[in-house]
Formats: sequence, C-alpha cells, structure tokens
Amino acid sequence: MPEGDSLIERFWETVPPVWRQTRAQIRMVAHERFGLTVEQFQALRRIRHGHNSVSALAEEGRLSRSQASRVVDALVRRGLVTRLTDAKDRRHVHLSLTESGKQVLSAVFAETEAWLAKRLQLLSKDESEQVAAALSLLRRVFD
Amino acid sequence: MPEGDSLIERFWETVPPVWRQTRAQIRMVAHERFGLTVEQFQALRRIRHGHNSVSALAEEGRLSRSQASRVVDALVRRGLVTRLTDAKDRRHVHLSLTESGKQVLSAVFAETEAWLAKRLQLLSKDESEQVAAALSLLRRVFD
DNA sequence: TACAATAGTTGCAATATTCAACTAATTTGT
DNA sequence: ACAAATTAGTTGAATATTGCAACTATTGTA
Repeated sequence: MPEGDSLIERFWETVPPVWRQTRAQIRMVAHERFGLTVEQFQALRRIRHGHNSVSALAEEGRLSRSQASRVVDALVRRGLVTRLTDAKDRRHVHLSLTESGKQVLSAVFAETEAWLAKRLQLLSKDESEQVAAALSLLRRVFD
Repeated sequence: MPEGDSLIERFWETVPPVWRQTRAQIRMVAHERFGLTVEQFQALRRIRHGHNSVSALAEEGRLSRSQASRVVDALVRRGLVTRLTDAKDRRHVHLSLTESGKQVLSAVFAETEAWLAKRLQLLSKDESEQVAAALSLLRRVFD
C-alpha cells in the first residue's frame, strides 16, 4: 500500500505538529492573559458549542465527571459560567456562559485566529482552496 | 477576506477533532494495553525521534525539566529507556530506547496506524493524493 | 410502591506538577 | 588561571489534579 503509506506519513508529519502549535497558542493567550487552564478554556468552548451539562463536558473532553464538575466549579467562581437547574428534570444542571465568559472566549479566539490567519495567508488563493477542500475530505473520513 | 474565512472555518472544524480522535486512540492503546501515561508515550516517541535529553523532552513537550526528569525516571524504572552520561560533556545524559522500549512503541504505533489506515482508505486514490498534497502545504506554512 | 438508573457533587488517597534549592560539569570574562 | 556565570539534571516540599467510591437528589420502570 505505497500511496496509503505516504498519506499516513504526511498525516503524522502534519496534524500533530500543526495542532500542537495551535494548542500552544491557545494556551499562551488563555493562560497568560486570562489565567485559564487549557481545560477551563476547552470547557468554555464546549459550553458555547452547546455541550451545556457536566456529563457532556466530561464525555467530550474525555475527563471524569468529577473533574468536569470541578472545572465548572472554577469557572462559576470566576463568574464566567452560570449553573441553572432544569425545571422539568431537576437532576440536570444547564451551564451557560455569562457575558464575561463570552467576552473572554471571544478575546482568546480573536487573538488565536489572527495568529492562524497570518499563517494561512502564506498560501495562494489556489492553494487555499485546495487545502480547504482537502480538509473537508479529511473531516469526512473521521466522522 | 471571504476565502480566508472559509479556510479558517475548515481548519477549526477539521484539525482539532481529527487530532482529538487520534490522540484518544493513542491513549487507549498506550494506557490500557501498556500502562503508559500519554506523557510517557510522548517521551518515548520523542526519544526515538532524536530528542534524547531531558531538556529536549521538556521543551518539545512543554513541560518543566523537573517533570521531564521524573517521566524519564518512570520509563527507566520500567526498563524502556536507558540513561547514558556523555563522556565529553558529563552534564549531558543521553537517553535511548531499550529493545523493550522500541517494541512497546512499535506496538502502539502499529495499532494506531492500523486504525488510521482504516479511515484513510475511505478516500479514493485521487482524493488521497489531494489530501497528501494539501497536508504538505499546511505543514509548510506552520514551519 | 420498591428498585434501578441518571445527574451531579464531594471525601479521600494516589499522582502529578511546579518552584526553588541543590549538585555537578563546563564556559566565559578578566 | 580562576572566580563568576551558565548549563544539565535531579530532588524536596508545597500544591494541584485526578480518579475511585460513596453520597444526595431526582426521575424512570417493573
């Protein structure tokens, strides 16, 4: 399987370092400017994305429910997230971002996207389209 | 910047989840079958890749030197890594994989690559080449 | 109604992580 | 040549993170 091998090679050469750099960038902005751990930032991101319960956060982030609960605790103490007990099923606690939480998340994203755009702009228009198309393909096979 | 935006969108939709799945796969194999933490596995990988000192591991893995030192300690205790003091500069300690370490790393990689190949084989030959080319481009702009 | 299942939180023990101090070896400035 | 600075690595102690198990509270089910 020679073609497959070279694609696998490219995958290993590309995806981990690209993500590591991106993650390091997120960490730098989130931690050094806002005092958030990466886990806390991820939780904010996931809450915004609609994973608004402790269990959903735990599953998405591959951490235990107890840890997820404590991460949420820290975010609530910082005033970035609110807990709201579901009226219909009082076992559920709905998490949502406060205004402050939204602002922090937007700020981190804005800085990270500026950083990302600077790199992606090194591609020509043609190359951009090519990469975008390829990423769609890649995403599809990982669904 | 409409084209750029869509590439950035694709990036966020693709790279983090693809890597998260890959990482989860590594973790599953490394931890559940070999009792390695992800950090320990990463250290093995980096030592094989030539980052064969405690400082190099610390820098690559973005962890403190003291922690890197302890991770190496654990690997040495398990017989997966050896320490060898440099004869010329006796401050340096060269790390290398033992046979057992190589075998463990190969086993983890083999299982992970089988998993990866199963996904990438969903692509046609043309698509494979397209994705491989795009990954090269992406890698280039992140160097 | 009793029993099981689900969502979440907390106590506790085991690990992991960091900061600072430390040893040891080498390099540098004078 | 030699004191001071630098580099590599390790360790102690304080702190934080994590996972397991136990717990409360609520809802679903036989």
